[in-house]
Formats: sequence, structure tokens, C-alpha cells
Amino acid sequence: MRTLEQLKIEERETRRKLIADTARELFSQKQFREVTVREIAKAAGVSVGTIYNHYSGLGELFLDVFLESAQEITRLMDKAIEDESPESFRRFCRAYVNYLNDNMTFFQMMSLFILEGGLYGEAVDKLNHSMRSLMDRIETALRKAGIQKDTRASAHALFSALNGIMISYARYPGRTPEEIRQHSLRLTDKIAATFESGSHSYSENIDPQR
Amino acid sequence: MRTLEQLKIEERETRRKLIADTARELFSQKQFREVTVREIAKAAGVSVGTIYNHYSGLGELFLDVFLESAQEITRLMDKAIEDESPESFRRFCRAYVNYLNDNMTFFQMMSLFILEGGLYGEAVDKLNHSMRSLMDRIETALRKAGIQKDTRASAHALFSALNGIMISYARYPGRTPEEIRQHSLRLTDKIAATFESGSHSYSENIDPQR
Amino acid sequence: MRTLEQLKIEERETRRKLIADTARELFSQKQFREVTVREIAKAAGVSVGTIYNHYSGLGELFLDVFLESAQEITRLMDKAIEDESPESFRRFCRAYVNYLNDNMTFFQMMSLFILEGGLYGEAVDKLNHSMRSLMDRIETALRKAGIQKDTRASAHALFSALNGIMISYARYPGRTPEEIRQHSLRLTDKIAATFESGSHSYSENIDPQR
Amino acid sequence: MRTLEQLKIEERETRRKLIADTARELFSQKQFREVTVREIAKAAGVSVGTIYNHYSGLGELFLDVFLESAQEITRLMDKAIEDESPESFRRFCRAYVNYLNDNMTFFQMMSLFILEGGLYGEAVDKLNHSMRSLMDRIETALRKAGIQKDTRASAHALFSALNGIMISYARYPGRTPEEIRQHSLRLTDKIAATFESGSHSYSENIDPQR
DNA sequence: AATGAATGAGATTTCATTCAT
DNA sequence: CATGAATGAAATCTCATTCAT
Repeated sequence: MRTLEQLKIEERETRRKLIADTARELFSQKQFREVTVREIAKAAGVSVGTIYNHYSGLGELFLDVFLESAQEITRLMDKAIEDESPESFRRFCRAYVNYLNDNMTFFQMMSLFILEGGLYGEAVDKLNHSMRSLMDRIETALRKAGIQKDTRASAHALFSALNGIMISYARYPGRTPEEIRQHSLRLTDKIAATFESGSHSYSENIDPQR
Repeated sequence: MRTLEQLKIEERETRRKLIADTARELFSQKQFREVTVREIAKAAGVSVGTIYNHYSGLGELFLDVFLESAQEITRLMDKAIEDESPESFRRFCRAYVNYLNDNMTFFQMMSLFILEGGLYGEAVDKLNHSMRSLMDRIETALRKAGIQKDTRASAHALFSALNGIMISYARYPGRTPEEIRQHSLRLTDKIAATFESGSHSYSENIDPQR
Repeated sequence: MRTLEQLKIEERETRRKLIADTARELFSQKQFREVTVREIAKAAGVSVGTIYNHYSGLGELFLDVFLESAQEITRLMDKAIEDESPESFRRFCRAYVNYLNDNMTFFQMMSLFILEGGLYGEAVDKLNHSMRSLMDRIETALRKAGIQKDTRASAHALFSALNGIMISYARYPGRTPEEIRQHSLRLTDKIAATFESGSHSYSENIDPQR
Repeated sequence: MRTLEQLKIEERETRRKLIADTARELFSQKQFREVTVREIAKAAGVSVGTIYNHYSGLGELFLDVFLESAQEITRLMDKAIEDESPESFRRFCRAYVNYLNDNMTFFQMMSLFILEGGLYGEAVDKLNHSMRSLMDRIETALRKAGIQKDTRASAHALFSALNGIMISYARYPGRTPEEIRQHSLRLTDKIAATFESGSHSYSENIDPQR
């Protein structure tokens, strides 16, 4: 009996995931603001109504896609943290910026949620949870890189700085995607270096006897 | 004859400025995406058609508003640079972030132009020119703060980092404007400190003997 | 065997009644046009499909709810007819109008059936039967009030007149429910008086010698 | 100068009237709830947008159509009042009921506004004004028919009673339009007679000495 | 140069009903 | 019989832009 129930629930989740994944796919092809419900439905092989059976509206669907991306990033970060090379911190930062370059939608949605608001109740909780997960990884990476003080604030600052690269240069008009990626990564290295070196002088301040 | 011509041109510019300023005013009241041409026209006391006589479309108007803001920021930065206190760099950074907090539109438009594109030809030139002006000031501030190497890249990195604060936390759902401002400024200080201290170890590392 | 059959039938009827009653309850809470099948199903604790197993569609369900209300009114009228006070006729009319005020749905559905049609076959028979029951009571009340001639037509006229009060003033925009009830009852009294007094002069005119 | 302005205003009103009249025409052909904006636009030879330039929404358009009908009725009543035959009162009532039979839309809209609400602000004022105009005529007709006391309340009662005929029998399922009209008029006569005769006995009651 | 009415494609969302399980 | 996910047509309303006056 329980299995039957479970099966139904699983099927439901599968369908939901199908829709979300289709949407993600479409978002990567064009500005996500330009993707319509009809398109998503068609691409997913379901009817428009079905989408509304699974999501209360476009906002919820967007959030779902966003959260999935956030999870993906989290996994990526977890991997990058394991890196034991001397350059691991720089690589960690690059992993994030590379992801953003490849998945502008994630970033655009974050902008949407943060800048334009429109998120309430449970949605905010989900967003917060997701953000905290990210921040945890960043904090870990910072610790590994030798930053010991004030790590949470530093994590926020680093997160901001890396996001800022995107907001400032992604799709900068007149630049090719490759030029943009190069520039992004150059800035990423710069920021990574700044944070790392910053940590040293910091520790000097903290531990002047050495 | 020339004076008559000049008068006409001046009047034209006045009209244009009137429209742009009205738009800015409206943008500060609500999400700029929600402001319609009709609203702007009504608020400015002109007809819709007039707006199209002065601007080729909404995009151009947005750009104009944006550029005006950019000029304002540039002036603000020029002032901040003159500050000779030991905290001048931190203040410089704060001035920028404070401005963004007070003028979200500027930031939202930058996001729009950078993330969604849609700028071509002359518009890109204007944007570039404006951005360069900003970057010049940031570079100057960095130099004054003791950063001597690689200042252009550092300027880009700092610009990114400060913008990132906004994209990451502005209007974070569930926070009050004041909470957000406080958090923004805390991060600003963090980043300013990181860049400043980074500069020291940098120069030490790079050129210790000399 | 028969008992088993009966049981099944009874259960079926119970289910049907449950659905109809739930619907009535919902209709009293909001405009019945705004109540969806899903809502009814949820409130009744059954599935959407079950509703369609019992009713061929929303129309039939509406009719069922309507007929139940009509029966309720009939019972109310039966009671009111027994009233032997000199004011019994006025009270009879008031009982009907009060019911309408308390059960707008009944009236709205009548409007729906009468004005927009869409009833066919058996449904019309049921509606007619129900209406005749009502009319019988009204006729009886009129006779008791001394109207002897042309009672069926008078019953129709009175029925119309009382319904008209609702269509003309129920939820009149800008009036509170209590104001509306007061006005309704004032008009009811007026109409009751008109019909009663009319009856006298009528008989006098028709049969002056007596 | 003034004429140019006037011309524009007139043209605007003409357009608005064109839309309203087209809508009325369509409403008489099918249930007015089934008429879509697109249909109206197409039939009127304008674009959908134009309709929204003239009306804030369907509600406003409906109200406009309704008010126009109300004016038409008022004019009709004014004519009927002039009738000096002994049957003038009956004719007056018949004129109204005939109009309702020919223009169900008017009645359906009245039902909509009264029963379902949704009218606010200026709209309510317009509705009230229109209703008062109607009531004035009814009152006049009643006075002419010899009813001297309590004429306003009587007007409301008569208005209700006549409307009630429609709500109770218009499009009664299974009846042909002609049958319905006949029945309506029979009831109209009945009600007219009731009100007239009622007036007599009333005066008798009030002034028994005479 | 100013006006502002007209345009019309297009988007989101709703919901009664069906039907396979 | 009960279930409830899927369906998909259809409806209202928006708004940047045009262009004749």
C-alpha cells in the first residue's frame, strides 16, 4: 500500500522535475524573461495546465529552477574544496565564476529575486536556506585558504565580489563571450589573490610577534 | 542667427532633460520596469509622442537616465577622492555603496544593460565612456590608498566587488532597508580593508628587496 | 438482497447529499460563480471525479442545490401559512423575502436558470415541479388573505413582485446588508398591502351587490 | 481654437459610442457574458487596444451600455406618461416590460450589477443617477394613476414587481419567446391593476368619511 | 516639433471536464 | 466507484511604438 502511494508521489516529482529541467534548458537558450509558459509546456511535452498543476505560477517555477542551480553550484563547490593544490582557493573562485558564465540564468534569477523582490513566505525560506548552503562552502574555502578571522563576513564579501564580476562585465556590450570569460577569470584571480593576501596581513596584525 | 539656433537647441536640450529627470524621479518611486511611457509623459507634462521625438525608444531614455546618474556618481567620487583623512579609501567605497542604496535604479539599469544586453553602436560608446570615467576615479582612489601595481585591474575588481554587494544583498527579501544598508556598509568596509591590506602584502611580496 | 441494494442506494444518496450540502455551504460564503469544482471536492472530502460520478456536470449540481433550497422555502411557507394572526399574509411575504436575503444563492441560481437558460429535459421538469410547489403555497396564502379571484395569476404576480425586490435592491452598491434588509422588508410590506387591499376593491368591483 | 478642441472631443465620444453601440448589438445576439473583447473590437472595426483606451475595462463598458439602455427606457417612459387614455397606467407598465423582453441585456446587466456587485466609486454614482431618473418617471405615472400617498415607496415596489416578472419568467425553460411575452404582459396587467386598485382602497382607508 | 489615439501581438492564468488506473 | 493529474481552449488586459494631424 505504501509503495503505491510512494510511486504516485515519485511520479509527481518526476513530472515536476521534467518541467523544471525543460525550463532550465530553455532559459539557457534565451533570456529567461522571454521564455513563455507555452514554450515550456511545448518543450516539456505537457499542456500548459499541467504546469499550473505543479507550480502556482511562473514565480514558483523560476524559484525551483534557481534552487536546482544553487544545488548544482553547491556540489561543484564541495568538489573544489577538496582540491589540495596550493592554488585551490583560486580554483574554487574560478569554479564559481565559470559556472556563472555558463549559467547566466542562475545569476539573472538571483538578480531578479534580490533586486526586484516579489518573494514571500516559504519562498524566502527556501532562498535563505540555499544561500546559507553556498555561504557555508565559501566560508570553508576561505578557512582552507588561511583566513581565520571574521570568516562569515569575509564569505559574504567574497560572494559579493565574485557576483559583482558578473553584474559588471557579463555580456558587456561589444565583447565576445570568450573575451568576457577571460576578463572574468582575470578579475577572479585578482579578487582571489586580494582575499588571500589580505588574510596574511590580517594574521600579521593579529599575530605581530611572528 | 546663431543665437536663434542656439536657443532652439537649448530648448531642445531642456526638454530632453525634463523628460529624463522626470523619468529618474519616477524610477526612484517604483521598479523602473513598471514605469510606462505614458506615465513618464504625463508626469513630465508632455505627450507620448514628444518622448519619441527626443528618444528613439525606451532604451535610449534609460541610457540617458543611467548616464546622468553615472555623472552624479563621478562627481561624488571626485569629492571623496579629495578627502585626506586616513580613512579616505574606506569613505570612498562607502560613498559609492551609499549612492547605490539610494539610487537602486542606477544599479538596476546597469544590470539591465550588462546582463540583458540590447545596447548597440553609439550607446555602447557612451556606456564605455561613462564606465571609463568611473574607473578612472576608482583607480585614483586605489593609488591614493597605496596600491601601485596593476591598478586598472584592481579598479575593475573593486568596482565588481562593490557592485556585488548590491546584487547580493540589496532588497534581500525579509530585510528592512536600514538593515540592508548596515549590512552593505559592513561588507563595504570589509572589502575596502581587504583591498588596502592586500596592497601592502602585495607590494612586499612582489618587490621586497628593491 | 434487497436490503443490500437499498444500502447501496442509500449510501449513494448520502454521498450526493454531502456534495450538494457542501456546495451550498460554499455558495453562501462567496459568489457561487466563483466556487470551483475543486473547491467543492476538497471541502466535501471527495475527489473531483466523484462529483462527476454523481452529477453530469456543474449545471446538475447547481440544480440540485437549488431544488433543496426550494424545498426549504416550501417548508417555511407551509409554516407561515398556518399563522392565524391578522398579519399572517404580510408575515408570509416577509418570510420569503427574509429567506432570499439570507440565501442569495437560491436567488442567483434562479436568475441563472431563468435568465441564461441552459436547462433541458428532466431538469426542466424538476424546476417546474419545484416552482409549482412554491406557487401552490403562495396561492393558498393569497386565498387566506381574502383574494378569491384569479388566484393562480395573482400568485405568479406576487411571486414576481417579491423576487423583484431582490433583483432590484439586493446588494445594492453602497448599501450595507442591514440597510438592504430593511428596505427589502419595507417594500415587502408595501407589496403585501397592495395585494391585500387590491383584493378588496377587486371583489367589490366585481361583485358590488354583495 | 475652441472648435478644434471640441472636434477632437466629439470624435472621441463618437468612437466611444461606436464601441458601446456595437457591444449592445452583440449583447442582443447572445448572452452578454459570452461576448468577448475581441469580438466587440472586430465588430466595431477597431483594435482591442482601442477599447481599452476608451474604457478602463469590460466593467466600464458594460456600465456604459447599461446606462444607455436606461436612458432609452427613460425616454420611452416619458412618452408613455403623456398617454391620456384611461389605460395609460397599464400601458406605461407594459412599455417597460416590453422593453425588458426586447432587451434582455439591460436586465441581465442590472442583475449583474445588483446581485454580484463589483461597482465602485463613480460607477455607483452613475448607476444611482440612472435609477433615480427611472424612479422619477414611475412615480409620475403612479401619481397620474391616482396614487397620492407614499409614492416613492410605491414606485420602488412597482419597479420591483415589474422587474420580478422578468426574473421569474423571462426565458423560462421550455417556453417560446412569444409565450413568455404573453405571460409577462398578463402579469404586468395584473400588477398594474393591483397597484391601481390598491390605490383606491388605500384612499378609502385613509379617508373613510367621504 | 508636439500630439495622443490606434495598434495588436502576446502573455499569464483559470477551470470544467475526461479518463486511465 | 473513487481518484486526481492532465488537458487546452479561451479570456482579459498591457504597452511600446507609430503616424496622421
